[in-house]
Amino acid sequence: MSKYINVMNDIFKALNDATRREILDLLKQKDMSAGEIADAFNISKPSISHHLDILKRADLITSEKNGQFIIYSINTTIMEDVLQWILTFKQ
Amino acid sequence: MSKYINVMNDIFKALNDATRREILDLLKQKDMSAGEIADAFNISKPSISHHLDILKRADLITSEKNGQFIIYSINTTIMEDVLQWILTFKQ
DNA sequence: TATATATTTAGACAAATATCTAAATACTTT
DNA sequence: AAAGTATTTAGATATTTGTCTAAATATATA
Repeated sequence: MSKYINVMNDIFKALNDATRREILDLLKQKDMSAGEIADAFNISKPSISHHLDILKRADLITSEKNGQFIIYSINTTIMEDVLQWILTFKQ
Repeated sequence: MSKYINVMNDIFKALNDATRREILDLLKQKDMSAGEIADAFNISKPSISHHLDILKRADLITSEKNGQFIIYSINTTIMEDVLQWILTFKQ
């Protein structure tokens, strides 16, 4: 199995959850700490941490430690892969 | 929960499987019967039928009966929804 | 009408997933 | 150094998912 297929698997797996897509929508607007992100949902912090891990493994987000906080940012470049795949369906 | 979210859920759920993405890649090239599609994979016909059902529920494909055969076609218009969502991440 | 072909439906099962609580780790502040 | 805050890790559990075999349905052909 090619590397490309694994990448696409990880990306689509990451996108296959409404909470994770909402996290991306939040990060699209501004960088946020794990706690800030968790506060936006009625889900426990450990669960949000798990979602962040899946998004990170798919390279859809990056994280950087800032004191006690971990700040998450969106990585828009990886979306290019999905975009290219989608575009192959445009006629 | 809005209708839009359900649509996106169904689409992303459908795309979250390598076999289903391959089926779409096949149908991108030409319409095919369920049997022809199944022959392209080392998976049982009932399993492929199940995958086709998921793709159909997401409106990613359509089907038409032709004698004993059921011919599947891709529905590219639904990809527009995904495309638009992806494009919101471009800068 | 009987048989063959094409496809789906039903039911079972193992693996993956989303969630939770409790505990661990890491950093900050007093 | 102790206590507080932020986050993750560990482990458990219910639900969802992908797959299979067997059976049902629908159409075609001999």
